[in-house]
Amino acid sequence: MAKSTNREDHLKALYALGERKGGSDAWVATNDLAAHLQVKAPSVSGMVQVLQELGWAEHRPYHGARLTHSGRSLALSLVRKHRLWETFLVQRLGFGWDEVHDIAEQLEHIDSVALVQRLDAYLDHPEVDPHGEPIPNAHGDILDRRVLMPLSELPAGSWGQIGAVQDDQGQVLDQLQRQNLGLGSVIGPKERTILPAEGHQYILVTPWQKADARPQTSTP
Amino acid sequence: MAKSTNREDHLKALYALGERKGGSDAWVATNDLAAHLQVKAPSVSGMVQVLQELGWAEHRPYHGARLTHSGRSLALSLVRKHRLWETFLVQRLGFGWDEVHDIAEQLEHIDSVALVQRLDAYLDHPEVDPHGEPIPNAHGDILDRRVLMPLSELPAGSWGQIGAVQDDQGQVLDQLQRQNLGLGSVIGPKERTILPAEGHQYILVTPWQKADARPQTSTP
DNA sequence: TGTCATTTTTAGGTGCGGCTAAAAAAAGGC
DNA sequence: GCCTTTTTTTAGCCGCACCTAAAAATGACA
Repeated sequence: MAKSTNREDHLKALYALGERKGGSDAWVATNDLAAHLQVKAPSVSGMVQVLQELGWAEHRPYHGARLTHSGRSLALSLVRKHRLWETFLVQRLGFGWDEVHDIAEQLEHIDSVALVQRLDAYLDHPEVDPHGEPIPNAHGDILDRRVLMPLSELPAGSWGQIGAVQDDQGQVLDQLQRQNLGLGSVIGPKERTILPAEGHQYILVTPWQKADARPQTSTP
Repeated sequence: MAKSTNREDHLKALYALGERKGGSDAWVATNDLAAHLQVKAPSVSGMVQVLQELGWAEHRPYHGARLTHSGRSLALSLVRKHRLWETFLVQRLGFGWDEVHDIAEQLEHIDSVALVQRLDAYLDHPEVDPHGEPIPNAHGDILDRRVLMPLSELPAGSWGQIGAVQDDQGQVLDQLQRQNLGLGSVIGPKERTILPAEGHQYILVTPWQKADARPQTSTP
């Protein structure tokens, strides 16, 4: 009755969609989980039942599901592994930031506490992954003091600096790279029109006062 | 009808037992596969059928199974991945040589050609893994000119130098480490009596003339 | 408030990878 | 060379993770 790739995938999806919906007490719809996991709704229904029996999720029929405390903790350890592996792939093996998501998706299921510990130390305990996403520490805490908002919510006409990009949005990563934009790049009205609007919600920026605008390196 | 962890495990077992039995044309008994995979015989019967249908193995009922050319090639790429990962775990992450087998057993199933290529380069194209076993190159060729024989077959009274130790024999690795013996260590009659006889078949040595015997570093 | 569209769950089926029990083939002893 | 023991396969069953089709609950709106 232990881990399994499938259970882990559902946990992670539940966590990710819950966060996107505004935090730990948000209910996530079965359908959204199904869409995210590329699976039909009945499959999710079944797995959510299982997660509930394992004490990892709470399920209110016809309403949605959300993680319990222990479920959240497991999900965070998966996120931690995913982001550590991405960091390894980019920093040590020289992969591009748009190439690592799928590989990390496999690596995150490797089951070895010692491996994660040593990998973390080998990478010098990184705080963010190559996409700017914070890496939870061994206790599952995310220490991220940055204030980030989706580019889509940045007031028109104002500027921002890219702080993170969702790592599972290959297309967006690609578009940024093609424009020579990356973490730390400054986004103004010009850049905003260049980047397809569908991607704006996945680009997280620190809002800037217009006066702050100044030249900035922009190579990813 | 592609890869699967289970199929890959059977391929690797078939390769390993075939080698142990004397090479590519050796037939491997269903029962031996079952014992090696920690599974019952009927499960193996079923999977061997599947491997045959995939063109990866040949099966003569009540006689045994052996790999085809393409099956062997797949098995060698798994061995390659396994040994590269073990090398990474020991050389870069600082694991002990007795700790890495189970982790590599998981890592070897990660599916990414680019990852293997980059890992190989990152490790400077190693030729042997931390247990002295040769690492097949990207074409599946093993270039290993060493002449090794199991310690159990070394004539009594003569000496040898440890060239490799089977990585899945945790107990043997442990015993060697406890005696401060490792790759390159010289084994004489004294060492032989110290090491439990059951393990001798898994320790591969280069036979030495008695005159060759001289002091030698022996830390693993 | 009743009806209708949408979402979600239940019911029932498939393939995979394992199992046990029983049948069939091979191997060994006398 | 037959008979017994061992090995291997076949038969039939179970759990997991998916599916489709049908039923049930929700909620939106006239």
